[in-house]
Amino acid sequence: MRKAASGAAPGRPLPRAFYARDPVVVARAVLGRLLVHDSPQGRVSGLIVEAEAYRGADDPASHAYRGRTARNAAMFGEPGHAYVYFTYGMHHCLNLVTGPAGKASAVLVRALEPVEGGELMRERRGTSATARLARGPGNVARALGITRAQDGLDLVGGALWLSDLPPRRGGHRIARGPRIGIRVGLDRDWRCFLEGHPCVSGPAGGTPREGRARGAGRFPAPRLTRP
DNA sequence: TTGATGATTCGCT
DNA sequence: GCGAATCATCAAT
Repeated sequence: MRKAASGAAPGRPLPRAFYARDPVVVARAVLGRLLVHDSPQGRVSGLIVEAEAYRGADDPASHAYRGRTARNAAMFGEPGHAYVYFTYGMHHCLNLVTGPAGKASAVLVRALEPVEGGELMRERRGTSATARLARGPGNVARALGITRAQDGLDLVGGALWLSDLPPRRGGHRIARGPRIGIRVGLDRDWRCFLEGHPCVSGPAGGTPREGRARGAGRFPAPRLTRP
């Protein structure tokens, strides 16, 4: 009985200027914003509740740190485009290209609060727990139906876009912390999320844990033995 | 051409 | 809480 908002306009795409800023600024600015994907199967959308910034050449944790390649080419293009990559042999991750063209900075979308197309997301994810439909970057891509086919898509005027409606944060505060799943650059608090939000990934949901990043003690014998 | 790695997730104990 | 699964991409040879 959900009154699908086919008639109610979910806003318009944010202008390219929104993305043409520092990724840390953009990561914070997208929290509570509506991300929409008009997929062939129908529209799915959700509010971004967690995002991480990656700063290209200045950031050892970024795919772009070692320079431009075929895979990360989208990041070196104009801001306001999608960068989708495949990792761990099973997961796709969705990024928003930010900063000036050539800077290769991006914002990783880590978690969404489902808004529209919940049933379609459940179908794709194979779970009924709403809070987990789009929790974690791999799940975000799966719930939205994002694959490498969406790599390089224009977020301004395409099927995948971010709405200019005012952010809806549901009373949650914006918190910051170290990024997840990386071994370098942990000293930079470039992960932004809505504190206490049930859809946020991580140890205790959206609760910040001080002094200890996830995975900090998980590598007793570092395999990173490059000279 | 080959070997190694990874911005993860899930299931089992 | 911990370890396995799984494959595209990259760098070196």
